[in-house]
Amino acid sequence: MSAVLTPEGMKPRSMPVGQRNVLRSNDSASLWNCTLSPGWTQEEVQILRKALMRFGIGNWAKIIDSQCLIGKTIAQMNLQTQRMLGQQSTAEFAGLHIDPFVIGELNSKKQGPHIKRKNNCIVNTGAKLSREEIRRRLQEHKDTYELSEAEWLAIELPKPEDPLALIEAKRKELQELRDELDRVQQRIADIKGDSPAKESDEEMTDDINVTKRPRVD
DNA sequence: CTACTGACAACGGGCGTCGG
DNA sequence: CCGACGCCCGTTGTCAGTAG
Repeated sequence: MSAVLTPEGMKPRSMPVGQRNVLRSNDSASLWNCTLSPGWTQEEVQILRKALMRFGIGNWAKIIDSQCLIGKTIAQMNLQTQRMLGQQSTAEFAGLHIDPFVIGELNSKKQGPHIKRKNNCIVNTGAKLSREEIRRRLQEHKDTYELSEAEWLAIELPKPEDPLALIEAKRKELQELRDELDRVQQRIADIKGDSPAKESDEEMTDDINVTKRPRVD
């Protein structure tokens, strides 16, 4: 409905400016600081791909319910979906059971002065798409790319039997990576002939170890 | 040094819910 | 019934890290 008005009473808003500092479900204070694994492995990407085909693009709640990607937030999944699709706007695929890689392949080949990319994703440069236009494209994509119900119903997703065990495994993996990082830093110090470990260990705070660890993939 | 990439932060629209 | 409120999620901005 969005009937909230600005102080001027001119522009309708869904939410008054100023309340934005309230933390919302999708507004993690810092995903980077809170998640063990901010990056995506190839395996996780494939799981997300299957989940999108199974539940439809943008049905994040169902994907989360399925527990096939424990630890991933909606924001992370949304961003990864944009990468797979090769475009930033996902509205025209909302709810469709499609293979995002098919769209990504097509988008990767698009060229021209009107094509603007950010992180290899095509971004919208023109005016915001009208509802009608989105609906039209949605129908077009549905007719062209959507899998049959039998196909997407047959897609099986991995489901961890014990989510806590999975988190524990992630912790263990993180510790192994930390240890490896320590070893590498020690080697660098040795090669440089610096006074060893102590200094560099102290420089490396816990937070940094958690957040700036190398990607798993 | 500069351009590019990859990741999170934040904004704002849409829409469902609820109370008067 | 209608308007206010608040949640969900798409979009865009920003910035640190990295490659050339």
